[in-house]
Amino acid sequence: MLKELKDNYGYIFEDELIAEINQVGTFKEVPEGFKFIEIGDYVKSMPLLVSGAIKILREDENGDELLLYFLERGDTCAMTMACCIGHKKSEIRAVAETPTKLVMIPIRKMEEWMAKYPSWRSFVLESYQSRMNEMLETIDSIAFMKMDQRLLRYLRDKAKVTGDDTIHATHQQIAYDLHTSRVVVSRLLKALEKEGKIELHRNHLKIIDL
Amino acid sequence: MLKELKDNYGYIFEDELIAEINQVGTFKEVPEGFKFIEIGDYVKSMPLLVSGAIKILREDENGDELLLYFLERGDTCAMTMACCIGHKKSEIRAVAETPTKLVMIPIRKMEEWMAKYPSWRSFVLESYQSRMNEMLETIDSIAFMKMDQRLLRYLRDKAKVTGDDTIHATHQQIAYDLHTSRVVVSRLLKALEKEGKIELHRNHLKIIDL
DNA sequence: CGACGGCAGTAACCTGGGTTACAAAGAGCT
DNA sequence: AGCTCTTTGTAACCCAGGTTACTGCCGTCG
Repeated sequence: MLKELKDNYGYIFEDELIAEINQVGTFKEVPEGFKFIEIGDYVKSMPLLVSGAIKILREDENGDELLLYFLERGDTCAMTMACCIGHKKSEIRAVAETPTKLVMIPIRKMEEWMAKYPSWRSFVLESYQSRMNEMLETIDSIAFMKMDQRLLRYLRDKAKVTGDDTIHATHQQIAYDLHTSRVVVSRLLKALEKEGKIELHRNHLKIIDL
Repeated sequence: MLKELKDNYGYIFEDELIAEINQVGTFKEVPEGFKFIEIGDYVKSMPLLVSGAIKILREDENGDELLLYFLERGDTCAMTMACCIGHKKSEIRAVAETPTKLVMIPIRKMEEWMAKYPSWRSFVLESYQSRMNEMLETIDSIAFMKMDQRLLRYLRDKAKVTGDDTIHATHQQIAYDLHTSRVVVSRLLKALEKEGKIELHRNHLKIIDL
């Protein structure tokens, strides 16, 4: 675990802090689709992502879903920190988008380190900042963009976090993430294919040029 | 200023911190409609709200607006802190919704106090948390709710922050906040009036029962 | 092999809400 | 009072996208 920590966090955290993380953290490796957090869960530890990607979803009382953003290597989940600190239930769901490696830190330490390590403080604060900005972008996209634009953005983001220009997902799954219907996704994807931007296949699609 | 600070923040901050705030903070009193922050501004101090309310807006490149949330007494602007820390341009606009009193803190101090005062740390973290939750609620409302529901929520929120069940705004102004058109707002408000939930007048409306 | 279940394509239809246009009702000004 | 500007009410129309329904397709399993 120490190597992973140094490789991914060595340039932001002091050696001493890295050593502490190595001591108290738990290394975890989970497969794609693994559900870290469900809405309503109490969270007792925060994740530091080492590799892979996690998607953060919001859900309303009718079970309608919406993708908020992806977390990648070097990220942590600000929503989770927020929950930890307030000892509240989680407002979101977190699911592994790809096979993922991460280190779990007990909340107790998280607060202790805030006092002790300046690098930890700025890491936590910067995480909040980037997550807020991603929320803003999400708001932009649902408030100001039409579905075709949102779909494009989604495909680009998904290709980026998976590091693969083939998107492995059914139209229905895409529809859930964008909170729309399967028919609409099929319609728009077909239009993109006609424009030569993607190639459609069963259970996956290939990005040609977005 | 000391009295205002003690009244509004005395129960969360140590006396020593209150004293420091009193020393380095600048007291400000602004009228309704005062624009604190414009999108693209660099922000060099963070606000502690003493009384009144501030609305936080997002805008896209076409100038289309959307209300994100209101800040009230005891709140601070997490978006602003985020900007300060990252030395980034503001992503949002902040406008006084009512006449407002607040204390401005230089960013420099904000970082210093993070190390020094546990109460300041939890205040900052809790602010982030509550702002994230408000962003989530905003996302819920634009993603999952229809316009009539959103309008109801808006009227309730606005009545709450102004402490007045008469809403002083034209239909056009409401339309801007909700990012819709004046005609739609008039249509829905008229429907609410027919249900006996509000009373419509020129330049204002009265909430009867929401 | 045939049957069955998940997936994608497509057409027909519906609806919320955005757009345009115009009339009428305050409200301030001279 | 008359004039003008702002605000509101309403009708007619349009469109993105949600809904329903049915088809053909592939893959898997018995």
